[in-house]
Amino acid sequence: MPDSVTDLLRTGILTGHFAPGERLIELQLSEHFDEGRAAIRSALVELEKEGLVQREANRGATVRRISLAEAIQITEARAALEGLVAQHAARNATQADRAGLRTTLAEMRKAVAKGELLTYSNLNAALHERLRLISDHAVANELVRNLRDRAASHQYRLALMPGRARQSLPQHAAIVQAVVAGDESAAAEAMRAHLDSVIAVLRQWEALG
Amino acid sequence: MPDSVTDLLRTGILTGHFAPGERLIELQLSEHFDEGRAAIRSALVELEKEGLVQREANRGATVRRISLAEAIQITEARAALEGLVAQHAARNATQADRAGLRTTLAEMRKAVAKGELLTYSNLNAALHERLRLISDHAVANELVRNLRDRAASHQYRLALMPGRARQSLPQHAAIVQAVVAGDESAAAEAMRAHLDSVIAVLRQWEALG
DNA sequence: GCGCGCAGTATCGTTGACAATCCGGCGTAG
DNA sequence: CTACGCCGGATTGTCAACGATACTGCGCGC
Repeated sequence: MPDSVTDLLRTGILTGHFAPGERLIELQLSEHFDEGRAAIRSALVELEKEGLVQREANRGATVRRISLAEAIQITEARAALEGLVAQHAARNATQADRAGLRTTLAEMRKAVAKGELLTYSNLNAALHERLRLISDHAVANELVRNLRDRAASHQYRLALMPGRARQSLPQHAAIVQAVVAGDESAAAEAMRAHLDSVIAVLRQWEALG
Repeated sequence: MPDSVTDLLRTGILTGHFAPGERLIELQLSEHFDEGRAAIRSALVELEKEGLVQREANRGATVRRISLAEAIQITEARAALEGLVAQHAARNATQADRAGLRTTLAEMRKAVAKGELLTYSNLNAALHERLRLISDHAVANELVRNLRDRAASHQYRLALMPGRARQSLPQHAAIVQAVVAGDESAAAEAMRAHLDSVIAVLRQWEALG
């Protein structure tokens, strides 16, 4: 079974329960999660590999701060890999998959029309998740999941940005259309374009300081 | 300092000193490397995250076997990410970088002409490495390094394939040309094409059984 | 007043021992 | 002869204590 301690700590970091820069002290966490120090240690090693935690020899671990510049790099890598995912999704999608994608897209349209940002954000995540499932590309999926986690804090700001949903909806539509049509290169291209627009926003923020 | 034990074990696996499927017993490794069991344990956790080691609860660790199918997925992911690397290299390359790339390419030509396979293979690695350095893309670099390690055993067979060097030389030339010209999309495309040809070979092997 | 060294404390890193778990072999019953 | 259960060895997982290291604040000399 997957290390539950690692998962607990990870979600703790992703939900902001442990803030960026916060020190992660083994003994404290050990009490907090009611687990041995060894388990905590192991979790910290794992999360360091995932890029969520920073560890320095004899100086302990902290929640890693992700700069905007790094978030851009992460999203660039995600764009490349999710392009691959979309490509494979276009290759593998069954009829049922296609129908599912279309209904998800329809729901997204509705959410935008009603101005339900949170619903849209969830559907957004669901769409990407569905594509990853369809793609059946374990290696890319694993990497994307990790990259997504790493940039999660910055993505969060983006989802609540006014007008963002309306802007990204046609991009999602293009992705779904290409996948449904089974056009691999168009699917990859559409996905990359979508994430490039995310990067554009991040760059704007970066310029603003 | 970076965990030397992890590095030692990793190179041990990559060089074949520890064969795929071989059991990695903590106490044995502990003696072998003259390190405490805790250090070994930590290294195993890290290498599991890197995909080089497989660990099952209460059943110990083994050197992970990478199937041909997985090697293909890994190389696909590498193609996507190295495309990004090449793109950034084209963006960032200084005059000195360009000169360096050209001389490396010239040496590769010479090696092919002389039929020096090993030299070619080393130059090949050097070229990719150089591009990664120029790209200055920490996130992609880290991921590529990992993917490269994971598929190392299969890449090895490929380097020694007769006629392979002659086939890949023009691909490398195209990459260098695009990077030197500062053409980002062409560089990405050329790199992807190069790795796609690697994938094609892997698929051939897969078909052969 | 200011830099320097020094002890104190917090925390990590390591070790050794022990408990828990799994695998393989063996005996036994059917 | 086969299936089942049990036992012993091998190995991992956990724990508590100890040693090592780095930061903190304080006193001391200048």
